[in-house]
Amino acid sequence: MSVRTRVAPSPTGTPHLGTAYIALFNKAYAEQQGGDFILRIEDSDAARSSKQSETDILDALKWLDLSWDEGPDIGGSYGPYRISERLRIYEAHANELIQSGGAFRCFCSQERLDDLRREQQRRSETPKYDGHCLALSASEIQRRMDAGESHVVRLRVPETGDCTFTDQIRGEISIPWQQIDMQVLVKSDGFPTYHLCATVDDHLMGITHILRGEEWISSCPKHVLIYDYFGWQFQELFHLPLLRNTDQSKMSKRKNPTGINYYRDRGYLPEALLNYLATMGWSMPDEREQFSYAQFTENLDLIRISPRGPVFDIEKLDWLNGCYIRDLSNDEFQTRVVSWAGNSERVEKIVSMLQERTERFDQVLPQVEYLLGDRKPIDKEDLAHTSLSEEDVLKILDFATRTLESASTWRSDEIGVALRQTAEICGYKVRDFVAPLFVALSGRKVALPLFDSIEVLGLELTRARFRSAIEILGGISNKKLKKLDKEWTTLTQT
RNA sequence: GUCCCCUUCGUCUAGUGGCCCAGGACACUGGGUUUUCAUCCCAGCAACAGGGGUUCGACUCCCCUAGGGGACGCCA
Repeated sequence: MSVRTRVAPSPTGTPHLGTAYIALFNKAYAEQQGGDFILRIEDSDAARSSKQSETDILDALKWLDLSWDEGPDIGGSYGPYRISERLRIYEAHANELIQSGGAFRCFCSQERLDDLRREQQRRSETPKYDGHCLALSASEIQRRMDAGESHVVRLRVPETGDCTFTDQIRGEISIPWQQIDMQVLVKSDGFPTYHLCATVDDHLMGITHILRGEEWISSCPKHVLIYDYFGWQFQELFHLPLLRNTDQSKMSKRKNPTGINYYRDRGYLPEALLNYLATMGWSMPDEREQFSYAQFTENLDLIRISPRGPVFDIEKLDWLNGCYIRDLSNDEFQTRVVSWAGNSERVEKIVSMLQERTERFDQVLPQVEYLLGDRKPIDKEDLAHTSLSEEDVLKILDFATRTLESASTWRSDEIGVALRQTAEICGYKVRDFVAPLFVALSGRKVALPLFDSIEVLGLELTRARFRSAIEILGGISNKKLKKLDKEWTTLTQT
């Protein structure tokens, strides 16, 4: 049987490094084995998924040269490759599970579930469904369905014993069934959840090896169970370690640039980034650290993946990227710098605000220095403001980041509207509110218009600069963060 | 809190019972080359989490403890 692997990102945000990391290993392994690598879009959460995000993710993977043999854009013989286009398949499978007793309908109200959860937490138990609707008779279920009562479909989970499965990297893993919740497989709106989609699709798409993030280990029993109920052959499992922040926690955008586009926009070479990702949890047999994708594919041995979560070290990535850049011929270097800097979309945006501020061409570069180059170093004093306390400045930087993260369209006018609104609801004058943002973004007191600059720099770079400014002010403690979370929720709800 | 996973220099890692008083790389420090800087070269710093076993012998196998991480959603 030919090897088939997949990566299944959910289009709910900007392209993530973790997706690239997982995609890299999946693709390389499939290629090495003469198999196929599949891209599937996991858009089962209709509310959070967006077409834009999907496009961005596909583009980012293409930038890294992580192309796929089958996917939503190019099709393939196991399609469609978007969850949202396969709803009938899941419906049929959910019904089959209900028939066979592997799943059941649950009519419990949100209130009952909330109460249950609270009670279980109070008793320090793992919160999970108590099986209330398991006791419903067939006629009762039929009556409530006929009455149009809203309900979900849940997975039936054994009450005793352990679920044992093998992770090829870690060995045998046993998890007590007691720990496993009776997972919702079909939501009350009729949409399937991840667990149903992923298992059904992996089987139907003939996936033979699953390489995914370690965070999925604890939901393996659910998947094992679904496969058992259907009588399907389970795939070989490989759980790759989670990329970590410097403090060892799971890599997150709050502490690290996690967006693929951040690395693209700062001028990392895709082959260098890929090479670096390949050294996370894995090493060449001869310990060579600089190697091409082809060499990686040739030497990859999944068993040699280390289960230990590696810290993503930007300093080492910088070194490696430097190696790649110096290896370029002069011609290649020129071509690549120009295509990076001269990204026509970006240049167009810059030109419009630059021209009216220019008397001689030698004034052009100094003005755009912070847009094309790194921001100048700043310190606490630069961020200080006469009518704002340090606390205010921190809050402004944090709330501005949140505002931008929830922006639906990335255009300067809309960014402006959104930021002004945030300033207003927080009770700041717009002029005061934008002052720290100006410094954080440009490293200067005088710069090109703020909202346009933000548009040009993009979310990833902007966020990184705001975050760095926050760090310069001493950072935001967990306690403070919780307070800000709360305040933000209150402010944005009203 | 419960369950699961993990544990070699600050960081990425080599190491599958003797080749290891632990090797490489990044970072850092010192020196050399260079009109400066960078590159490059050389040198240095620095780790087997702790405690018990098993064994002639343990970084490697087993157990316990500690620490770190993850999961516990009608998110994925």
